[in-house]
Amino acid sequence: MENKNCTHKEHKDMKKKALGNLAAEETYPLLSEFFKIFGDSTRLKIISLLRHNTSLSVCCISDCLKMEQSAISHQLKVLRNNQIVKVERKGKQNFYSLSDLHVELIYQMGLEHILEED
Amino acid sequence: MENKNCTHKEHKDMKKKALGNLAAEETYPLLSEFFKIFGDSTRLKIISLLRHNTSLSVCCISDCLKMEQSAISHQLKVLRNNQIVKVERKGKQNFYSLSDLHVELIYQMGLEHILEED
DNA sequence: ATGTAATATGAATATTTGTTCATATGTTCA
DNA sequence: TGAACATATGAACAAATATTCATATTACAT
Repeated sequence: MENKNCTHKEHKDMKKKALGNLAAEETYPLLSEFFKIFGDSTRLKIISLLRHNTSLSVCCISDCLKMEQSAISHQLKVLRNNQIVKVERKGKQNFYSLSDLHVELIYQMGLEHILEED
Repeated sequence: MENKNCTHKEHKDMKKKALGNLAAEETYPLLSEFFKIFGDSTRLKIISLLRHNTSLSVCCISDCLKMEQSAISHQLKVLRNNQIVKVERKGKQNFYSLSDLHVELIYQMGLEHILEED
């Protein structure tokens, strides 16, 4: 685990600088959990559908994505638990919408990133 | 799969609007793969260490993170394959650095998001 | 050439995660 | 109250993934 070269003066300095770039230990599980939400096609599609102030029922989402209602419900739960979407009940239906502008921005940045690839 | 309520006029309109928000089908696997990279604590820590133009050897990274060299190497491979980091060999050592400013921005946005939570 | 340090990689394993199936819950309307 | 619709949820299963261990590769020094 401990390497010889890491005892060199120059190396020690780099290490110090790098360690300064690190956030608090608890930050990383939280941050990775957050990004994991975007790491699934189905969830990204749901987020995509709900952009621009769109509010949709569960069955409409499953209709648009041609996926089972159950699969959508499970993913909506993940999004709900992470405050990515909010729900409003109207009669028998549950309407979902994005609860945070940040989310739309991050989605957009990711999209730009993969589109501008060489 | 197909729901009764989705045949209503109002519902059809919403569906049409929502479908307009969707990107091309091929986009989502690419986008989710990209975000998946950020969905792991170890990779986030590596990215974190390499911020602000920091260039580090593998052993230095494993040293900083107190993790096995092998685990770090495997994750660096993922980051390399996705053009998140670039390598430069200096003698026996491989120095890694971030290869894309975009990555640092996205990391930063995620960080701000989880920090500004209520 | 040989030994040693630095890194990479393949296989194995444990864990996480997305979807399906079956079923439960909640709402409306007759 | 009961029937039908909309949604949620638990269990089971399959697929993906992170880490470890053992070993291969590469570069340097003696």
